[in-house]
Amino acid sequence: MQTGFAYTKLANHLASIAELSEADLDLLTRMPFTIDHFASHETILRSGDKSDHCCLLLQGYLCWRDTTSSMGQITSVYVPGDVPDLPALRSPAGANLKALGNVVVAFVPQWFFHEIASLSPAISDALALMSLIEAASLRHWLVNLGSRDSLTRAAHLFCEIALRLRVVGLARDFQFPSPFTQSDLAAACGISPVHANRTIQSLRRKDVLHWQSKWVTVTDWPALARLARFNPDYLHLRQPMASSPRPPATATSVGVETSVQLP
Amino acid sequence: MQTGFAYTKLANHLASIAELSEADLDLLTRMPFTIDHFASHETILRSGDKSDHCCLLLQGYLCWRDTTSSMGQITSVYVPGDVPDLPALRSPAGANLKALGNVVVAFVPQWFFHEIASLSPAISDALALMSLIEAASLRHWLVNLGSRDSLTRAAHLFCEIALRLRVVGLARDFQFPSPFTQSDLAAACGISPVHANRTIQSLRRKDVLHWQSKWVTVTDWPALARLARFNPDYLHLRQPMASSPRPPATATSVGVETSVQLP
DNA sequence: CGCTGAATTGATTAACCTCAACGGGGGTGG
DNA sequence: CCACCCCCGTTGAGGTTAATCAATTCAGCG
Repeated sequence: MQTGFAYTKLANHLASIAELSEADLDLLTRMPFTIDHFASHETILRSGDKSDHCCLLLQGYLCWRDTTSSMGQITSVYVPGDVPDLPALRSPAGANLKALGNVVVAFVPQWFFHEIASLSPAISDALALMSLIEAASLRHWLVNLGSRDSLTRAAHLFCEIALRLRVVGLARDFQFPSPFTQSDLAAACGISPVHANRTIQSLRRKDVLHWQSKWVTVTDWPALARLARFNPDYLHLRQPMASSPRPPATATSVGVETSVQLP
Repeated sequence: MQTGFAYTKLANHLASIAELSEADLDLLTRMPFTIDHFASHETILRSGDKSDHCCLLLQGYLCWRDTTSSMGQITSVYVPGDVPDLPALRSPAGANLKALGNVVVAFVPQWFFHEIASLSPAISDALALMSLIEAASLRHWLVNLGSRDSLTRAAHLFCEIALRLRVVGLARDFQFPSPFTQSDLAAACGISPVHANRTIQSLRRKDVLHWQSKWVTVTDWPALARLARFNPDYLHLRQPMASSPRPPATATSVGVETSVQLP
């Protein structure tokens, strides 16, 4: 793990949603933190816990996992650069923050975020925008669970993860690690593990996505995005990737690659 | 409509989640606003609209309604005292703010909320808490759609509405207007209108709730809460109502009434 | 009185769940 | 090194929930 690793993750994330100056980035470098590791399905933050630290995800995936439902519904998934518990004084009632696969996190004192927000309007805006995006994400997920079938849900989940990874400079080739179990996917999509299995198989058969040995390869992004009815507007990205839900019929969409310029 | 009507609605709401001083309440009385009326299913705020005003709901119900799904998924429902678009610089992508039944709203300039937040830490906290509650609500609703059947979903919706109404001094007798159509209920619960009808009938047959001529009467709150697996913690109320999901077997729960003290 | 949107009902079909069983891979202890 | 085990993925069969289609009733309203 190289120097400034934690700083870079956060900076990449913030820069993806707001315009930051050199001075802003400089503020971030003063971030105090301690690094910790967790194994898959370990609990980082338990329901109702209070903490004066926030959890900056550096590597792997985290999720909020409901404790009241028998299946343990997953309500959000996070990628490196995210801060799942940023705005919360306490963790959401009835939900645990859990690791999906092995993860590396940085615990950052909460006052640091208040401080940089008070020192830089741009950063303050970016942090506020993070909360908005979180809420928009939840709304979007709600629409998925409420009105779409399992194939669409799963496809949408992979679309969102792929895009959010790309935004922070990961998964450039549409390949990314997926240490989730199929039961994890089921818990996120609100379906049974058995049906999750059959859904994955269907995606494989359609040749849009392959999930083997804890690694996902999106083989046909436009098709996947179309299948998922994926529209990335809700992520409020500064440089949105073409979703190509309906590419011109005369040409297969190859614009996806070229329309993306990551820092 | 009496003097201070709009002010009272907001004050009641804020007081239900935070401790406000006389000085705090005094700040609220200076709220500038203009009142407007909308008929059922009219759109108050269209997807992507920008506005320098927030929408304080005074009477009736509002909801965010998704525009991308054919069924028009409802992602949140609001009761008098709520400010659906408080934290947003713009309305959520792909969602319209719509009236459920006839409504009265007060449009309040956004700067007013920034101002009172900067003048009073208690109000600032209360407003922040509103956002947290909003997110918690979305998470909770997500769990419903992801892991519970239609009967539970519908029951939960009525539980939440009933409780939120009571918190702002309405529906004290567990009766409240429900100008929703059954299709609205369906859109909120992520089920078909036909199935919504059968779900309501089931609730009626179980004798927990009656919905007739645009009016709902909860006839057996403990049973309804149990059916809905309703736990009001996520609403972060200062004086939570007993949810009585599992009342002592020796006594039917009558504590519901007595445990609530509204201003 | 007829019109219109909403509520209701029945019948059929599709999506998904549950139960149950089996196979493979990676760890662990002998 | 092998035997064992456990978790995970996979498959099949049967049952349940809810969607869809279509028709009928009902209520408010000009």
